[in-house]
Amino acid sequence: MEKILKLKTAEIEKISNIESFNIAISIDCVIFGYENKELKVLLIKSDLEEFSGLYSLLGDIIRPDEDLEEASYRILKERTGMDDVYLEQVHTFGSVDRHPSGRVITVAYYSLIDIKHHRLNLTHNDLHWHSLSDINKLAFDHRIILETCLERLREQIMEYPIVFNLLPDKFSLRELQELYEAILGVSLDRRNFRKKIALKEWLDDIDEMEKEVTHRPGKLYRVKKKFRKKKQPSKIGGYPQVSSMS
Amino acid sequence: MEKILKLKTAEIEKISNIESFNIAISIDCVIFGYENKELKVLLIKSDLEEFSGLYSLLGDIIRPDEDLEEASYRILKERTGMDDVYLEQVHTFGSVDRHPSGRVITVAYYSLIDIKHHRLNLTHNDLHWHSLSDINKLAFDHRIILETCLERLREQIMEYPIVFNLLPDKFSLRELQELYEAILGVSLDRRNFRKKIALKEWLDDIDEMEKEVTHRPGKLYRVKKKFRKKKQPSKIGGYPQVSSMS
DNA sequence: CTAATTTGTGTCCTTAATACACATTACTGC
DNA sequence: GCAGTAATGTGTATTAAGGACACAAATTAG
Repeated sequence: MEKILKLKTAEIEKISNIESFNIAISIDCVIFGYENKELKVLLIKSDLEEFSGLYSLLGDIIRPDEDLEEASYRILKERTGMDDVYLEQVHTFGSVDRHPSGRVITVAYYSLIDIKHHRLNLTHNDLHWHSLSDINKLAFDHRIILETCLERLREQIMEYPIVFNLLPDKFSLRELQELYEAILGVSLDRRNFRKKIALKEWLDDIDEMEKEVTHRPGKLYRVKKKFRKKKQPSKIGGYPQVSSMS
Repeated sequence: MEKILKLKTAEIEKISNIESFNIAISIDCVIFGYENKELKVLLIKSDLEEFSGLYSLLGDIIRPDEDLEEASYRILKERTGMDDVYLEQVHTFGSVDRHPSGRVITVAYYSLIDIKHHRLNLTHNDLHWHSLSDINKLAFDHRIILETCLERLREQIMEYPIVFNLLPDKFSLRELQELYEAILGVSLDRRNFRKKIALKEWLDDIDEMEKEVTHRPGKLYRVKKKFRKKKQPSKIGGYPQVSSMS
């Protein structure tokens, strides 16, 4: 995001004189991945002088002819090479002083992708996965954006079948539990966890076992076909669903 | 919102020629109220030709020197006269063609206010409360914005003590139950509802009874002081709270 | 073939959700 | 003032889910 902004600074200043319309809109994506029992985020080195040495989220200015979702998918596609990813809008951040080059309002999305996915190509320089525990200061207000998205992710994982976007196609219940533990930052009881997951009926037992593992192999599972879409419909909690308006 | 846009159409067209920056940002507020056992929304007649005869949400273009929250409060203050209101950001809508006058991305907030509040002054013409059940087509994409905000409201009312912003200071449990029923669009069992509310410990029994009611008066309650702020901190469901990172 | 590690499973207890009924209080109309 | 009406206020039994907890079976490593 900051790269393009830099190039356009002159233009921003030019239109700053036009009352009420010196505002740019960007998308910032919190791209989560999972590897080595750790939740990770894809970050890029900020090339803005004000933030030299800091990392920032992946983002870009929205183009005049693209919807918000389109822009988000474009950014993901450009940066990761993947285009069939889970993506969810979280919050819009618009403090007056959040961007040093001018007024930029940003719409934050989070995305869940499988780090090991074969299509994933991190060709851009200075684009790397960072463990959440290693992250300190980020450029702009990206730290609070990251925290907001993480919080949303934590709220959603027990309710909707989405974490499977972080795992390979087939996985064991142990891997799944380790993933939940990494996201929530807690350890879970194995028996209760399995009971809870079984109750949700999200998984198909595919009648295969783990291979190349140094102990008793576990069964492998796959998320049911009907949940293999990018976004789940929302529901209201506790009460039966009602038609939106009567 | 549309009013101001109309005045600025010339300017929008002027800056439309500047690549990547012909985008305006607005706030749209879904202002909920409650009266006669019905959930209502404050709407204004659209004065855009394209939407003649239709109603729209209250909104305005964001000014260069104000944050999103500031802008939302300003709109509420301008339209209702109230400034100590519950306000929550819900979603940002940015379809390319959502606004006939040009590219306008809007950040949707919902607000809960007490219709009977003494400071509430609806001075603007064509500004009225509409029952949700009476609402059909709205201007722009405001119908989907309204539905999205209603859905969010429904998700939150059992989790956070917010509906009290729709009620007068003192209220009976019957009034509270009727409000929940109006929002959720279902009828609830009285005993179970009271048990559930009691469990949450949101209310103080103020040792007063209903007056001027044509049947046996019920006890009056008031929301606890600590919940009388505009916005509640969020929490994650089911699991103990964890520090955000590390 | 023994040790070590990990899988896989069931029970008890507590808490929350739901279905359901009756006595009490206050006003209304006669 | 008394009977009827309408609303308040309350408790129990059942079911479902969450959380604590232990042991036998499978596999690899040596």
